[in-house]
Amino acid sequence: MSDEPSKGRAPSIRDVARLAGVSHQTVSRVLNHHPSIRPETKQRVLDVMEQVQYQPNRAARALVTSRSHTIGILSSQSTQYGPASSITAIEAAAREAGYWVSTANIDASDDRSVADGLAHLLAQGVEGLVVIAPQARVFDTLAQRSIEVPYVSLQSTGQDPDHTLSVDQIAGARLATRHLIELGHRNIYHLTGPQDWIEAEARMRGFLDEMSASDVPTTAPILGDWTADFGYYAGRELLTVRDFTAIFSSNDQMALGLMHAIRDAGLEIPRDVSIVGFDDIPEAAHFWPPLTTVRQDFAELGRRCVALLLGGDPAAAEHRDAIVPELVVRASTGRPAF
Amino acid sequence: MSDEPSKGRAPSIRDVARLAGVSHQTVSRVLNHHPSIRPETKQRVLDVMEQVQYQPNRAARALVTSRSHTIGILSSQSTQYGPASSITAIEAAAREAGYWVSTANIDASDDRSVADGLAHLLAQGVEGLVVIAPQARVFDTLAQRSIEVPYVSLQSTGQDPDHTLSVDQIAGARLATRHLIELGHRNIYHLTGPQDWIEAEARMRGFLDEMSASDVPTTAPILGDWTADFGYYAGRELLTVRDFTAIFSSNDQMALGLMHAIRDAGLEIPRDVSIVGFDDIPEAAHFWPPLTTVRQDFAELGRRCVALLLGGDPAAAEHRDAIVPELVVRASTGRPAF
DNA sequence: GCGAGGCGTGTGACCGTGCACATGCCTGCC
DNA sequence: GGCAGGCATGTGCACGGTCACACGCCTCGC
Repeated sequence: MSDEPSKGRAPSIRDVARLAGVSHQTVSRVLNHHPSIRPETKQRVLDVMEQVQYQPNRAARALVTSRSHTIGILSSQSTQYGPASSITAIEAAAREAGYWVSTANIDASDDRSVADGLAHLLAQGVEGLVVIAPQARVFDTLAQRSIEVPYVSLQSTGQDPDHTLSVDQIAGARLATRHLIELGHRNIYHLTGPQDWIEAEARMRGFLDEMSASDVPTTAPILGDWTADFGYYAGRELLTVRDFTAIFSSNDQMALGLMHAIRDAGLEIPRDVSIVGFDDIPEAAHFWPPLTTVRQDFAELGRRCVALLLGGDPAAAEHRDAIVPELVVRASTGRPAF
Repeated sequence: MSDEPSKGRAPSIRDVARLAGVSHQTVSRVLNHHPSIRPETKQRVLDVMEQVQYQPNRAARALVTSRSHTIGILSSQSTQYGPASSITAIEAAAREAGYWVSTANIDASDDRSVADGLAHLLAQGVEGLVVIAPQARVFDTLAQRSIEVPYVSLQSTGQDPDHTLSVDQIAGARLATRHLIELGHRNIYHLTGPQDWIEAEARMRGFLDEMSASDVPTTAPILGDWTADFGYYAGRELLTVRDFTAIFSSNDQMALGLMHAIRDAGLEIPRDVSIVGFDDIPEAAHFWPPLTTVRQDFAELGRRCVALLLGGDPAAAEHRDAIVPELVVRASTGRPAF
């Protein structure tokens, strides 16, 4: 009567095999959808599995196949909308493909933290790595450790194209800049992200490219740090000069801070100053005034990322193209006053 | 001279043992900091490990110890600031404790998605589970599956206190409401989160408690969905009535949308309407006007969460107390005009 | 002087799964 | 009729660790 010894451990394929009256190998074959199994045998095994609530042991499987079925995400700034959206999409796509996702959040300004996070993920035996910490220094660390697993870096246009997937930052920045120029602005400042962010640099390049293509003289970009706080601070500094009619901020948060500072100074947007952001976070439409910005499809980025990592090479080529961002014109931009 | 066979596989403890001239068990002891090892033996083993770049195989260890050293996070809305901050903190604390973190993002409004995500994590053999999807229905699903592993739910005040860790939402909501009442407001609306969010309900209860404690008549709360878009929509609807002088929004995003709608109607904040939010997202200080809101320490929540999950029971008691939120008064609230 | 006990180390089994190979049976072809 | 070949299934080992136990040596106490 004692069908099931159940010595405290979860049932294994051998337990299932015994109860189903087959060998453990047959159970294994059922699990792996081997073609040569008689339907009735298969059904018997499946019934027993259901009955004893059999769960394959991931560790055992990983041990024998040397495959962890895990993707690692090395991410900084994962509280921000962009990275968070991509992570969500990556996780969903990976799960659908039967993969697990393990994350390591790092402080990208600290080499030690980067190395630790990376070591942590590699120690786990991840089969693929997604890096969402597009700082140049992270790449140096990656290069040093001569990564054995395939990896993709998100949002790092221009660096090592084999391992990069990104929204075309340069094109996006040019869209934003052209929009301002077409409105008639000639004195345009650019507020960049942190200096070592590849993404920030690409947006800056796009800005500069478009400015020079249109023969508009440029001023030196201002180095920011992505935060609304910095945008506010930078805005206050800029307003002591006031030799501009528009500012292109390389993300929406800094644009928010900028607008705050501009209003504090008694100026109106866009009458006195036009502002363009970047990212189109969900709140941007409700800023005051609603922000003109560049939309990036972060979720699509995440999905392609997994496809690239797990898929065969043929699919890769198709997914490798940079995603084209889109300008969303709202109320924070207009023609310059005079 | 061929020190190292290196048959394609990574070196195992047996490889290390051979090169160090000891048994594999001695290597294992070095790995596990067993006290009875002669320092010179230990050093020899460590040297070889360094030399061959030995990495313990996690799967093998997990197999024999039946311990995955992994914590699972089941999360919805993980693109939002609050959950994302907690996740980051959880990951950091877990990593420090030698644990890995695996995430599953779910659509909490879809029972199937919840069950899938949960099954995914459990199939991995997680040793602890953090649920950051504080909808009542998620708890039903959890209860149905009779979870074997310890789990903690974030932000779900009042539900099953043994498995809950949260910022005291009721206290926070009372702070916000009292602030408005003390300013002289008597006609106050409350914009809640989605109906089945426990968090939203707690904030609503805090609002109602404080209103009745102060003998202020209340109107029925308006059911929202956390988004700025909804806040805007709700604001427009509310303004057709205009029988209020203040609104307490149960998060910052909806407050942003509200302010957008109010300004669109030609009203001024806080002269015509006072607004209070909840969360204190980093952008709130730069809204127009800067938002009065209730600050929650999400990171602390994440840290305590891991302590509770991994730590022994003694520590648990101390960490179990709800974290007390803090009112941050900025410029979106003032005395009513009337 | 001898037994107890601790220290440092080694031996072999075992965890749950997949793989290589073996086996028996049935079918079909020359 | 004999043999090739495919199907359905079984046997034993390997994966890389840990655990239980054993062993030899040395120290210490009576």
